[in-house]
Amino acid sequence: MNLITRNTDYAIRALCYIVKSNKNMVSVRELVEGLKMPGPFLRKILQELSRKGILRSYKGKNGGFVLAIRPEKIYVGELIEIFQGPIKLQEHIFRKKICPEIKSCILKKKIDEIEEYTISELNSLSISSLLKTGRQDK
Amino acid sequence: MNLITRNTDYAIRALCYIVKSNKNMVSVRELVEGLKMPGPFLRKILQELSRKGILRSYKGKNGGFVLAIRPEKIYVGELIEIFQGPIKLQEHIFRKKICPEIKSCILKKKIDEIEEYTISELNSLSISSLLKTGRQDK
DNA sequence: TATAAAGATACCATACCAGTATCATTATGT
DNA sequence: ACATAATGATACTGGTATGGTATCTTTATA
Ligand code: FES
Ligand code: FES
Repeated sequence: MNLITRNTDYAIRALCYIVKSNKNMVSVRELVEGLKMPGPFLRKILQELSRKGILRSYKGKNGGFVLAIRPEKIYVGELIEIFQGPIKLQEHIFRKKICPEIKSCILKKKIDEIEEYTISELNSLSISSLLKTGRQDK
Repeated sequence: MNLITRNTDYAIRALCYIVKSNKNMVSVRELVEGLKMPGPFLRKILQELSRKGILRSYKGKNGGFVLAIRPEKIYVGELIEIFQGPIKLQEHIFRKKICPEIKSCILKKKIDEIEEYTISELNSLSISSLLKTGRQDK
């Protein structure tokens, strides 16, 4: 099980890199070299962050990406939502069909409780706090 | 995302049914009728519970399954482990490859924290407590 | 005006999930 | 004895999501 998928993970790491770089423009090329990620995939990810207003992009030679909002205002929960949709520990969907017993499901209460805790933790975890407390050194 | 997959879910519901039935033997046939689950799939699930010592099975005519241990001693966390392996919110595995940066991953601390809470909640949630507090009525 | 960047989209391989399908074994009722 | 009704074991399968590629277009700069 992966609460965080690869694209979200790459997004987080790329954002951290951009913050730490202290440059006013970072290109995909530079990120690929610094973070060893597959270029085209990372590009798709950054484009999405651009569409969602997390990054601001500049086309053309010497172009690249810049943070559009401050890192204290970018939350991991938000990034997960962008790439994976609303955070849910249990979708109650199997094979495209929703559980018919969801109204009487005896598991739902406890799962909802865990889910609520999880969401609140992720929604209060910002990129800047990751950089402060994290083991970002190699 | 599904913290609980369909086989685990069916297993839990079947166990609850067996407890509530108060019979000393329940067959797959009866469970299928009572719970509207696909027969062969449920059979595979109950066989696994048998192998793992949760149920005791009896072959032959009038055969079926009986609880092998008391419902207070059967925990949801344990059932998840049986059908899905060790509970993890983040496997750090994508495409069969483990994250190379796991040693320096800035996300790991927080995820581990959420994971620990989740596991402890699931490991203390028994079948009997589900039956007591749950909305098991239709 | 060549170049180097991002934007947009279509495509693809693999793994996993939720099952089926079969055949073998074992106990029971008549 | 033997048909029947149950579980045991295991192989197979279709659909979907994930983690990517591959291409082509657009835009800015030196
Ligand atoms: S797990 Fe979906 S209704 Fe219980
Ligand atoms: S998510 Fe796996 S190492 Fe960070």
